[in-house]
Amino acid sequence: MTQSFPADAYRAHAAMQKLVLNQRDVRTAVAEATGVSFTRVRALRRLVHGPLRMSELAARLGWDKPYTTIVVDDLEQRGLATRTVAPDDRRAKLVDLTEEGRAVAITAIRILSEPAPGLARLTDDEVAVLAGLLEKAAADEQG
Amino acid sequence: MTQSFPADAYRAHAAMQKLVLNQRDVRTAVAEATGVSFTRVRALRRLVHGPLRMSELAARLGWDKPYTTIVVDDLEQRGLATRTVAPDDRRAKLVDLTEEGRAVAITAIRILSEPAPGLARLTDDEVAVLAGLLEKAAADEQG
DNA sequence: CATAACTGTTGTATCCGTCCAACTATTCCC
DNA sequence: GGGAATAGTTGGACGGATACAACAGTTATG
Repeated sequence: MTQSFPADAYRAHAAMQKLVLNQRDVRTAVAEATGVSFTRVRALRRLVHGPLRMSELAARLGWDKPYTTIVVDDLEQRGLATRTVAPDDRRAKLVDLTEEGRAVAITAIRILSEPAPGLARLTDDEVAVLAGLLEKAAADEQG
Repeated sequence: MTQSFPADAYRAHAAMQKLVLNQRDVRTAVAEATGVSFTRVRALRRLVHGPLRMSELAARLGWDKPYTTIVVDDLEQRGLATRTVAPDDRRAKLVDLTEEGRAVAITAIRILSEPAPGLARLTDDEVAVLAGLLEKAAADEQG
């Protein structure tokens, strides 16, 4: 499993870490900007394309069901999400975002996708090359 | 502060996030491999180049002093660090790594610097270009 | 010397993120 | 219909990461 990388790969990786991690803890930034903890924001982001059942939400986030209940309870209390009984199965609940929840999700997504400031040091052509290479490397990696 | 980036910068940033963040939470990986929580590992890494005073350690890690005391207490109990009175000021304490502490720090550093697997999808030449561009972008960014 | 300034520690409190076991309501299937 | 499977909830527990206030010992300074 330990494949050997050329030294450049280590250099590249270190530089990426600086660029990505150094938005001084993105999680904290998102939490501060939204007033919602990063974990809750993860849930909001998953819901941004439409409602999900509790169990689906749990599965996609890698949480167990009780924890998902806690998180959704909290989102509901904050007015960011709603829970309704699924029309086709009364055991299941559909979790959906409120308008405000959607707004928070979008704010978070915007912050998270903001490029690292250091990229401004490159020319447009360089950025284009960089994007191409990185996308080749990141293909299939789950986001 | 919001500079406008070309679309490629967003693509590049997204790809970097996938590559860097997707080592399935590096923090968890490090914690599992070392048996020490990621926060404690941060302290160990700061000490790898020599002893520091409590206050310096606190400042560099952005912690308050009481919290630093707690962390160093723990490291000491685990046999990873030692605390000695500073020779020039008996109020101050110097925190230093034990052999084992150093070993844990090095393990952590090794894991953290391991390139993302996706980089194996690039040729050596591509990796070289990538490293060059990323280092230009990351220059001055603090690690 | 006396007081102020500094270093670290103790004690207390608070979120947050998670897990597990047990329970209720509902649906599925023989 | 009745037991088995499924969805979600409740309750309890725990570790981790921090913060703040108050205190003790040491040094610096007028």
